Amino acid sequence: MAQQNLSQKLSDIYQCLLDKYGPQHWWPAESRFEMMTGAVLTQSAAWTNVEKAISRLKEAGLLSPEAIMKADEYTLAEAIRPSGYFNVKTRKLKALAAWLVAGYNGQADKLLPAETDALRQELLGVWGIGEETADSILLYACGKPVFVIDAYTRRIFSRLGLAERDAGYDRLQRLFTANLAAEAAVFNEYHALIVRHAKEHCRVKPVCQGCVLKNICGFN
DNA sequence: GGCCAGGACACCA
DNA sequence: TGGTGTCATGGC
Repeated sequence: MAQQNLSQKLSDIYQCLLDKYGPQHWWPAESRFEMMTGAVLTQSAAWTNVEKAISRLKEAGLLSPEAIMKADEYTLAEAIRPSGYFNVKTRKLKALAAWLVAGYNGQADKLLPAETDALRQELLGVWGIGEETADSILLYACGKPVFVIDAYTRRIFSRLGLAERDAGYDRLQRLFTANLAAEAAVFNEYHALIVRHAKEHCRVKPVCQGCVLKNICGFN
């Protein structure tokens, strides 16, 4: 497929989703660190459950890197229990908090001047942070122009015939970064719209009736 | 009662 | 290097 055609198609999909759903106002959080925490807690979890876990962290006074570092594992795990995998996620939050405190004095704002690729490599070095979580933090907490690839993105764009079903993370990410202007605001909205659309029209068992993307990609 | 949800890591061949 | 198992709650 010609690159110009692909670029136009990706732009059309974006505009179509934006017209239908409007701005999604992501990421829903009161601070950068809350966004980072949410990025970990949402791993393989429903966002409604993550919201409960974040509320419990706030109530327990545990929504800061210092508090998470100091908290005993049982207390932290109990707070985030609704988000599932709470023992594993307890270790992940502690690793994230320790990294932020050690390298940035616990201040997420200090991540902003960092060079994007270098910061991404740092994040990937933190236990429990993989590519999607790192990119979510870069985009939503730091405002870097990084496109987030998740299960929804893979599912939708493979069904649209624009990506292989088993395409690797890097390959799928390049589909967007090579064909769209590197604007954090657009990447932010695009990913949020993909999630919004997937929840309504692109679940594991397809429910494509009324899907606004049909006219663009002509799939059934 | 089963499926699914805004993944990542450990282990093994 | 790729495939599989594990981690776990809550809504539908």
